[in-house]
Amino acid sequence: MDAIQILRQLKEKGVRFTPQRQAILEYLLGTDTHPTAEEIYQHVRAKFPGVSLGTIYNTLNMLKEHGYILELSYGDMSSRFDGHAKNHYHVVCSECSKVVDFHRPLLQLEQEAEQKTDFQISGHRLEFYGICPECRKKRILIKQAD
Amino acid sequence: MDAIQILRQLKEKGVRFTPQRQAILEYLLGTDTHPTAEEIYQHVRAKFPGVSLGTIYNTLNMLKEHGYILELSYGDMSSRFDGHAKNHYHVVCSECSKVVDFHRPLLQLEQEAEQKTDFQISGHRLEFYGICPECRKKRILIKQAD
DNA sequence: GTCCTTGCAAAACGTTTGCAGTTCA
DNA sequence: TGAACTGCAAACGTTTTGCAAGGAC
Repeated sequence: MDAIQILRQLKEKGVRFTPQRQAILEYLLGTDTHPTAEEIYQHVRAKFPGVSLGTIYNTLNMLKEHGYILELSYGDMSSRFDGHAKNHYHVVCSECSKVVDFHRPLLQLEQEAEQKTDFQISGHRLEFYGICPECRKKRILIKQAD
Repeated sequence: MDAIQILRQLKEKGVRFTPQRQAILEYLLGTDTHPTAEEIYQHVRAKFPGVSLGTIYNTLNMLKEHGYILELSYGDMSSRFDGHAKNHYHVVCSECSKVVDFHRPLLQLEQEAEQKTDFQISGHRLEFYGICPECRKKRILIKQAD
Protein backbone atom coordinates (compact mmCIF):
# COMPACT_ATOMS: atom_id res chain seq x y z
CA MET A 1 0.00 0.00 0.00
CA ASP A 2 1.41 3.39 -0.93
CA ALA A 3 1.18 6.79 0.72
CA ILE A 4 -1.69 8.05 -1.41
CA GLN A 5 -3.80 4.98 -0.79
CA ILE A 6 -3.28 5.25 2.96
CA LEU A 7 -4.16 8.92 2.98
CA ARG A 8 -7.31 8.20 1.00
CA GLN A 9 -8.36 5.63 3.56
CA LEU A 10 -7.71 8.17 6.29
CA LYS A 11 -9.72 10.81 4.47
CA GLU A 12 -12.79 8.65 4.95
CA LYS A 13 -12.18 8.88 8.69
CA GLY A 14 -12.10 12.67 8.51
CA VAL A 15 -8.32 13.05 8.39
CA ARG A 16 -7.21 15.66 5.89
CA PHE A 17 -4.91 14.96 3.01
CA THR A 18 -2.01 17.45 3.14
CA PRO A 19 1.21 17.52 1.12
CA GLN A 20 3.30 17.46 4.33
CA ARG A 21 1.62 14.24 5.41
CA GLN A 22 2.14 12.74 2.01
CA ALA A 23 5.85 13.57 2.11
CA ILE A 24 6.30 12.12 5.61
CA LEU A 25 4.48 8.93 4.73
CA GLU A 26 6.26 8.51 1.42
CA TYR A 27 9.61 8.82 3.11
CA LEU A 28 8.67 6.31 5.80
CA LEU A 29 7.33 3.79 3.31
CA GLY A 30 10.37 4.15 1.09
CA THR A 31 13.02 3.37 3.67
CA ASP A 32 13.84 0.46 5.92
CA THR A 33 16.22 2.42 8.14
CA HIS A 34 13.71 3.07 10.96
CA PRO A 35 14.39 6.81 11.10
CA THR A 36 13.92 9.07 14.12
CA ALA A 37 11.53 12.03 14.03
CA GLU A 38 14.55 14.29 13.53
CA GLU A 39 15.75 12.28 10.53
CA ILE A 40 12.30 12.37 8.98
CA TYR A 41 12.22 16.12 9.60
CA GLN A 42 15.54 16.64 7.78
CA HIS A 43 14.36 14.66 4.76
CA VAL A 44 10.93 16.25 4.52
CA ARG A 45 12.50 19.68 4.88
CA ALA A 46 14.34 19.15 1.62
CA LYS A 47 10.95 19.20 -0.13
CA PHE A 48 9.10 21.52 2.26
CA PRO A 49 11.62 23.96 3.72
CA GLY A 50 8.98 25.48 5.99
CA VAL A 51 7.82 22.28 7.66
CA SER A 52 8.15 22.09 11.43
CA LEU A 53 9.14 19.30 13.80
CA GLY A 54 5.76 19.75 15.46
CA THR A 55 4.02 18.74 12.26
CA ILE A 56 6.26 15.68 11.97
CA TYR A 57 5.31 14.51 15.45
CA ASN A 58 1.71 15.38 14.80
CA THR A 59 1.59 13.25 11.70
CA LEU A 60 3.56 10.39 13.21
CA ASN A 61 1.18 10.20 16.16
CA MET A 62 -1.81 10.27 13.87
CA LEU A 63 -0.41 7.47 11.71
CA LYS A 64 0.53 5.47 14.77
CA GLU A 65 -2.96 5.77 16.24
CA HIS A 66 -4.44 4.49 13.02
CA GLY A 67 -2.00 1.59 12.99
CA TYR A 68 -0.14 2.48 9.79
CA ILE A 69 3.25 2.86 11.41
CA LEU A 70 5.08 1.49 14.43
CA GLU A 71 6.94 3.44 17.09
CA LEU A 72 10.03 1.71 18.44
CA SER A 73 11.47 3.21 21.58
CA TYR A 74 14.51 2.43 23.64
CA GLY A 75 15.55 4.08 26.87
CA ASP A 76 18.60 5.94 25.77
CA MET A 77 17.68 7.34 22.37
CA SER A 78 14.80 8.90 20.54
CA SER A 79 11.99 6.82 19.14
CA ARG A 80 12.35 5.30 15.72
CA PHE A 81 9.49 4.82 13.30
CA ASP A 82 8.76 1.89 11.04
CA GLY A 83 6.43 2.35 8.10
CA HIS A 84 5.99 -1.37 7.54
CA ALA A 85 3.81 -2.04 10.53
CA LYS A 86 3.45 -5.82 10.36
CA ASN A 87 5.02 -9.17 9.57
CA HIS A 88 8.56 -8.77 10.78
CA TYR A 89 10.73 -8.39 13.84
CA HIS A 90 13.77 -6.28 14.70
CA VAL A 91 17.41 -6.70 15.54
CA VAL A 92 18.96 -3.75 17.39
CA CYS A 93 22.68 -2.99 17.65
CA SER A 94 23.63 -2.19 21.24
CA GLU A 95 26.58 -0.18 20.03
CA CYS A 96 25.36 2.03 17.18
CA SER A 97 21.59 1.74 17.76
CA LYS A 98 20.94 0.62 14.19
CA VAL A 99 17.67 -1.29 13.75
CA VAL A 100 17.55 -4.01 11.11
CA ASP A 101 14.54 -6.05 9.99
CA PHE A 102 14.40 -9.77 10.66
CA HIS A 103 11.84 -11.41 8.43
CA ARG A 104 10.18 -14.47 9.85
CA PRO A 105 6.63 -15.80 10.21
CA LEU A 106 4.90 -14.21 13.21
CA LEU A 107 4.72 -16.14 16.45
CA GLN A 108 1.48 -17.84 17.39
CA LEU A 109 1.72 -17.00 21.06
CA GLU A 110 -0.94 -14.36 21.53
CA GLN A 111 -3.63 -16.84 22.53
CA GLU A 112 -1.34 -18.36 25.13
CA ALA A 113 -0.57 -14.91 26.53
CA GLU A 114 -4.30 -14.08 26.66
CA GLN A 115 -5.07 -17.22 28.62
CA LYS A 116 -2.26 -16.79 31.08
CA THR A 117 -2.70 -13.08 31.76
CA ASP A 118 -6.38 -12.41 31.02
CA PHE A 119 -5.43 -9.45 28.84
CA GLN A 120 -7.14 -8.98 25.50
CA ILE A 121 -4.09 -9.08 23.24
CA SER A 122 -3.96 -7.09 20.02
CA GLY A 123 -0.37 -7.46 18.93
CA HIS A 124 3.18 -8.23 19.89
CA ARG A 125 6.73 -7.07 19.35
CA LEU A 126 9.86 -9.18 19.34
CA GLU A 127 13.32 -7.65 19.37
CA PHE A 128 16.78 -9.10 19.44
CA TYR A 129 19.77 -7.26 20.87
CA GLY A 130 23.36 -7.68 19.78
CA ILE A 131 26.28 -6.23 17.90
CA CYS A 132 26.03 -5.57 14.19
CA PRO A 133 28.72 -6.76 11.76
CA GLU A 134 30.12 -3.23 11.30
CA CYS A 135 30.54 -2.59 15.02
CA ARG A 136 32.07 -6.04 15.45
CA LYS A 137 34.72 -5.18 12.86
CA LYS A 138 35.47 -1.90 14.61
CA ARG A 139 35.90 -3.73 17.91
CA ILE A 140 38.45 -6.09 16.41
CA LEU A 141 40.41 -3.18 14.92
CA ILE A 142 40.48 -1.42 18.30
CA LYS A 143 41.71 -4.57 20.01
CA GLN A 144 44.51 -4.95 17.47
CA ALA A 145 45.58 -1.35 18.03
CA ASP A 146 46.09 -1.93 21.77
CA MET B 1 20.17 -13.64 43.88
CA ASP B 2 19.63 -10.86 46.39
CA ALA B 3 20.77 -7.24 46.48
CA ILE B 4 23.80 -7.84 48.68
CA GLN B 5 25.09 -10.68 46.52
CA ILE B 6 24.77 -8.55 43.38
CA LEU B 7 26.54 -5.59 44.99
CA ARG B 8 29.35 -7.92 46.13
CA GLN B 9 29.80 -9.13 42.58
CA LEU B 10 29.90 -5.53 41.40
CA LYS B 11 32.45 -4.62 44.05
CA GLU B 12 34.89 -6.96 42.36
CA LYS B 13 34.46 -4.87 39.22
CA GLY B 14 35.35 -1.70 41.15
CA VAL B 15 31.77 -0.54 41.78
CA ARG B 16 31.31 0.75 45.32
CA PHE B 17 28.78 -0.67 47.73
CA THR B 18 26.58 2.18 49.02
CA PRO B 19 23.40 2.03 51.11
CA GLN B 20 21.49 3.99 48.46
CA ARG B 21 22.36 1.39 45.85
CA GLN B 22 21.36 -1.38 48.20
CA ALA B 23 17.98 0.24 48.83
CA ILE B 24 17.30 0.78 45.11
CA LEU B 25 18.24 -2.77 44.24
CA GLU B 26 16.29 -4.28 47.12
CA TYR B 27 13.18 -2.42 46.07
CA LEU B 28 13.55 -3.52 42.47
CA LEU B 29 14.13 -7.14 43.36
CA GLY B 30 11.22 -7.15 45.77
CA THR B 31 8.54 -5.97 43.36
CA ASP B 32 7.08 -7.17 40.08
CA THR B 33 5.35 -3.89 39.25
CA HIS B 34 8.03 -2.60 36.84
CA PRO B 35 8.32 0.80 38.52
CA THR B 36 9.43 4.02 36.85
CA ALA B 37 12.48 5.94 38.12
CA GLU B 38 10.13 8.33 39.87
CA GLU B 39 8.35 5.49 41.70
CA ILE B 40 11.66 4.01 42.78
CA TYR B 41 12.68 7.47 43.97
CA GLN B 42 9.56 7.83 46.13
CA HIS B 43 10.10 4.45 47.75
CA VAL B 44 13.80 4.86 48.39
CA ARG B 45 13.14 8.32 49.81
CA ALA B 46 11.13 6.77 52.63
CA LYS B 47 14.35 5.18 53.88
CA PHE B 48 16.82 7.84 52.69
CA PRO B 49 15.03 11.20 52.76
CA GLY B 50 18.04 12.94 51.23
CA VAL B 51 18.42 10.74 48.16
CA SER B 52 18.19 12.45 44.77
CA LEU B 53 16.62 11.44 41.50
CA GLY B 54 20.06 11.79 39.92
CA THR B 55 21.36 9.00 42.12
CA ILE B 56 18.43 6.80 41.16
CA TYR B 57 19.18 7.23 37.46
CA ASN B 58 22.86 6.81 38.10
CA THR B 59 22.33 3.49 39.84
CA LEU B 60 19.76 2.24 37.36
CA ASN B 61 22.10 2.92 34.47
CA MET B 62 24.96 1.19 36.25
CA LEU B 63 22.82 -1.88 36.99
CA LYS B 64 21.53 -1.91 33.43
CA GLU B 65 25.02 -1.78 31.97
CA HIS B 66 26.03 -4.74 34.08
CA GLY B 67 22.93 -6.65 32.99
CA TYR B 68 21.26 -6.96 36.38
CA ILE B 69 18.12 -5.07 35.45
CA LEU B 70 16.12 -4.39 32.32
CA GLU B 71 14.91 -1.03 31.03
CA LEU B 72 11.54 -1.15 29.32
CA SER B 73 10.63 1.93 27.34
CA TYR B 74 7.62 2.94 25.37
CA GLY B 75 7.19 6.08 23.32
CA ASP B 76 4.66 7.91 25.41
CA MET B 77 5.73 7.35 28.99
CA SER B 78 8.80 7.13 31.17
CA SER B 79 10.94 4.01 31.22
CA ARG B 80 10.08 1.21 33.57
CA PHE B 81 12.63 -1.02 35.22
CA ASP B 82 12.53 -4.76 35.82
CA GLY B 83 14.81 -6.30 38.42
CA HIS B 84 14.30 -9.85 37.17
CA ALA B 85 16.33 -9.55 34.03
CA LYS B 86 15.69 -12.93 32.45
CA ASN B 87 13.27 -15.79 31.85
CA HIS B 88 10.02 -14.03 31.21
CA TYR B 89 8.16 -11.77 28.81
CA HIS B 90 5.81 -8.83 29.22
CA VAL B 91 2.22 -7.90 28.53
CA VAL B 92 1.53 -4.16 28.37
CA CYS B 93 -1.87 -2.51 28.74
CA SER B 94 -2.40 0.06 26.00
CA GLU B 95 -4.83 1.93 28.19
CA CYS B 96 -3.26 2.21 31.67
CA SER B 97 0.37 1.33 30.76
CA LYS B 98 0.54 -1.43 33.34
CA VAL B 99 3.21 -4.07 32.62
CA VAL B 100 2.52 -7.64 33.71
CA ASP B 101 4.89 -10.61 33.55
CA PHE B 102 4.13 -13.51 31.25
CA HIS B 103 6.07 -16.57 32.33
CA ARG B 104 6.99 -18.95 29.56
CA PRO B 105 10.13 -20.78 28.40
CA LEU B 106 12.32 -18.46 26.35
CA LEU B 107 12.21 -18.67 22.58
CA GLN B 108 14.99 -20.49 20.77
CA LEU B 109 15.20 -18.01 17.94
CA GLU B 110 18.46 -16.20 18.59
CA GLN B 111 20.53 -18.52 16.41
CA GLU B 112 18.11 -18.06 13.53
CA ALA B 113 18.31 -14.27 13.95
CA GLU B 114 22.12 -14.42 14.01
CA GLN B 115 22.23 -16.38 10.77
CA LYS B 116 19.76 -14.19 8.95
CA THR B 117 21.14 -10.81 10.04
CA ASP B 118 24.80 -11.49 10.77
CA PHE B 119 24.46 -9.74 14.15
CA GLN B 120 26.01 -11.32 17.22
CA ILE B 121 22.89 -11.68 19.36
CA SER B 122 23.04 -11.44 23.13
CA GLY B 123 19.40 -11.39 24.13
CA HIS B 124 15.85 -10.71 23.12
CA ARG B 125 12.65 -9.11 24.34
CA LEU B 126 9.11 -10.11 23.57
CA GLU B 127 6.14 -7.96 24.46
CA PHE B 128 2.44 -8.31 23.95
CA TYR B 129 0.07 -5.34 23.74
CA GLY B 130 -3.55 -5.34 24.73
CA ILE B 131 -6.12 -4.28 27.27
CA CYS B 132 -5.91 -5.50 30.85
CA PRO B 133 -8.96 -6.98 32.62
CA GLU B 134 -9.47 -3.86 34.75
CA CYS B 135 -9.51 -1.48 31.80
CA ARG B 136 -11.82 -3.84 29.94
CA LYS B 137 -14.32 -3.67 32.79
CA LYS B 138 -14.14 0.11 32.79
CA ARG B 139 -14.82 0.18 29.07
CA ILE B 140 -17.95 -1.90 29.50
CA LEU B 141 -19.20 0.37 32.28
CA ILE B 142 -18.65 3.44 30.12
CA LYS B 143 -20.54 1.84 27.23
CA GLN B 144 -23.46 1.03 29.49
CA ALA B 145 -23.57 4.62 30.72
CA ASP B 146 -23.99 5.98 27.18
C1' DG C 1 44.36 9.38 51.14
C1' DT C 2 42.27 8.33 46.98
C1' DC C 3 38.83 8.33 43.94
C1' DC C 4 34.16 6.95 43.40
C1' DT C 5 29.66 8.44 44.70
C1' DT C 6 26.30 11.58 46.43
C1' DG C 7 23.05 15.56 46.41
C1' DC C 8 21.82 19.49 44.33
C1' DA C 9 20.88 22.49 40.63
C1' DA C 10 21.03 23.54 36.09
C1' DA C 11 20.92 22.00 31.52
C1' DA C 12 19.76 19.08 27.74
C1' DC C 13 16.88 16.40 25.25
C1' DG C 14 12.78 14.63 22.87
C1' DT C 15 8.14 15.57 22.59
C1' DT C 16 3.75 18.12 23.28
C1' DT C 17 0.92 22.13 23.44
C1' DG C 18 -1.26 26.75 22.41
C1' DC C 19 -2.21 29.94 19.22
C1' DA C 20 -2.73 32.81 15.08
C1' DG C 21 -2.87 32.22 10.40
C1' DT C 22 -3.70 29.03 6.46
C1' DT C 23 -5.63 25.31 3.77
C1' DC C 24 -8.42 21.52 2.52
C1' DA C 25 -13.14 19.79 1.70
C1' DT D 1 -17.50 28.65 5.19
C1' DG D 2 -15.66 26.08 8.79
C1' DA D 3 -13.16 22.58 10.82
C1' DA D 4 -8.68 20.64 10.50
C1' DC D 5 -4.01 21.58 9.87
C1' DT D 6 0.36 24.22 9.74
C1' DG D 7 4.41 26.72 11.61
C1' DC D 8 6.26 28.77 15.31
C1' DA D 9 7.58 29.27 19.94
C1' DA D 10 7.07 28.27 24.46
C1' DA D 11 6.31 24.64 27.78
C1' DC D 12 6.72 20.11 29.55
C1' DG D 13 8.56 15.88 31.72
C1' DT D 14 12.31 12.75 31.73
C1' DT D 15 16.99 12.05 31.93
C1' DT D 16 21.83 13.71 32.08
C1' DT D 17 25.55 16.61 33.56
C1' DG D 18 28.78 19.52 36.44
C1' DC D 19 30.53 20.33 40.65
C1' DA D 20 31.58 20.63 45.53
C1' DA D 21 31.08 17.82 49.59
C1' DG D 22 31.00 13.24 51.49
C1' DG D 23 32.01 8.31 52.07
C1' DA D 24 33.89 3.62 50.74
C1' DC D 25 37.89 1.04 50.69
